[in-house]
Amino acid sequence: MEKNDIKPRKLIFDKEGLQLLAKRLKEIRAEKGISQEELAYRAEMTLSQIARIETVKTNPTVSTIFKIVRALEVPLSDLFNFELPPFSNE
Amino acid sequence: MEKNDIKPRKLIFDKEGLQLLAKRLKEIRAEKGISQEELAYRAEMTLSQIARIETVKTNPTVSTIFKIVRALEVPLSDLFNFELPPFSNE
DNA sequence: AAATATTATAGCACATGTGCTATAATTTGT
DNA sequence: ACAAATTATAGCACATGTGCTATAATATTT
Repeated sequence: MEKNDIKPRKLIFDKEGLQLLAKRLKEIRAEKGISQEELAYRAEMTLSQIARIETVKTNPTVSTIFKIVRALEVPLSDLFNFELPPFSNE
Repeated sequence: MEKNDIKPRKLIFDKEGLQLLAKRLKEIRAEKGISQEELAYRAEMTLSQIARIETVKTNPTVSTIFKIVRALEVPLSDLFNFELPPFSNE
């Protein structure tokens, strides 16, 4: 009989890296002294999405990051100013 | 009668920014002299996805960018070493 | 020019990002 | 301790990212 080969596609959620991004975002936001709500407003996105990013519940898209960076009025390389860990997909 | 209010959620595809990212990726990949296929292999992702990013057909996630950056053995801030245009959602 | 390598497209399926809305939990200020 | 502000969670719906596979288009080499 034919095998039921379930081929599991591996998508990735890079928790380690996303944690560093979240940390950096919180830092910058704190420096600027603006709330998640205010940032969401300025970036024209939802508070829930900002919160999801900061609590590492989601794997944001590059466009989303671009919006945030613009709203924070900070260079892109500033938000990404951290060292990526070697990678483990746990 | 009740109105058929279609409320159009606005998602964003930041073509301008993504074009710059694509350009930077191509540049780095060229410098390193590796093909899309080789990069895909090293990053453990598909050739099609690399191509989609370089031709601005997709809005990649941060985790995807992390994989690419690791495979290119280049700092994160290097891939993002460009100036974001002010933003237009055409 | 033919062969080979590289890049671009395409379509399907599944997983997930995000908007939207509401509520809960936590922190801050009085 | 209370009130107010801020942050975190949650669930639904829809759009889309990505793997997978195949093929087409283009560029490179011989």
